[in-house]
Amino acid sequence: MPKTKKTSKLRIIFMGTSALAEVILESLLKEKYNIVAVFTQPDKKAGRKKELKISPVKSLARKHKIPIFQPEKFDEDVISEIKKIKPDLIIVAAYGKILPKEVLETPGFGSLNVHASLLPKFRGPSPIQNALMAGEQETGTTLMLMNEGIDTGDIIARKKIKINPNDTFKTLSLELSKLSAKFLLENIPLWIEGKLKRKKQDETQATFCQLIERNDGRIFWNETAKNIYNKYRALYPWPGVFCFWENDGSLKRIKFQKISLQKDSSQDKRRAGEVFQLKNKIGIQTADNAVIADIIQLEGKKSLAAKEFINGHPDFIGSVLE
RNA sequence: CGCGGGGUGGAGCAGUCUGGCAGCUCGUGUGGCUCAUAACCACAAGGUCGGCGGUUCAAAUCCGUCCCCCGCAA
Repeated sequence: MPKTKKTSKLRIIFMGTSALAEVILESLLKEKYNIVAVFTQPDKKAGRKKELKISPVKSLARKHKIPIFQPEKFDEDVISEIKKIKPDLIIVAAYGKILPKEVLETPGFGSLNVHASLLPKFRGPSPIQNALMAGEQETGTTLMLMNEGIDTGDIIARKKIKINPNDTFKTLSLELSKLSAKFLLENIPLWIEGKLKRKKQDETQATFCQLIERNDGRIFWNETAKNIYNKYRALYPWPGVFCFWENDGSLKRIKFQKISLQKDSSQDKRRAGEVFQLKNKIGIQTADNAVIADIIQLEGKKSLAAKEFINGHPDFIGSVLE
């Protein structure tokens, strides 16, 4: 569906923060949509020296000289500011803030949300990670008309894709970003022309997922190899998976930048978390099979291929991880 | 001023506290063994110990300063 003259005149407010939001904003700009304002999360202090971190959406908006708003809260002032902009449509993608009803109802064509899951499954933040962690075989992107709940609005369009068994968050989120952007562009004109029907979400199928935090990357070796691998896929490259290794009497954090699954033919009985040599690789025992540690990073050190890590830490083999 | 770890032949590490011959595993090269090998044996090459300054008869090691890398936290 080509963009009509009507859609290019639409006054659109875009709200988003993450990399997915960036891809979507970029494609809207590329198609010459009239983005009159961009809302994104306030800058946060980040990094080792508490430097101010600017969201990718913000720098993109800045580049295109679009007015940027970074409210902490949607109070009266912000709401009246939005009304003054007179938007015809609000598009929200991974923004990270809940919008009051008054804002949602300001634009004549409503407020659309792009969500990277097959709603009503995986409502809430981090839908991509949670789909991977759950070992889902398919996911997708959903366009919905926002209401006051979190991802509970009526669905106007949905598209599925398959999840590759070796997909990580990195590969899947990239794919979903592109898909979501393309899908949104296809459907905006249809929505404007009233060709899309609203469909209520099936509440009995709804699941809600939490925001991913660093500590979610903790590996528990009494889980199955498949679950551990799924966790790695979901959390690569951020925040990554880790556990602890007792070395020289101190407990050190150890991250796994890459792990893989491999059938372990040996019949030795091992404890969960025990490190052993499997041919020329490093295996770690789980509740059932072993996982292979391919790239390892000890706290304070750079990440290393398993073979190099062993050169400097031969006592790693035989130790039991926590 | 958020907390912490680190920089040592090509790679990964020990040595620093307590100053005194530059060490380990791996890689590389040469030779040997082998039907053969990511195997094994022997030998060898390869270092401004992150930079600068200070203390000392003597500094990888102690003091000062700067640069770079990383983990946590946010």
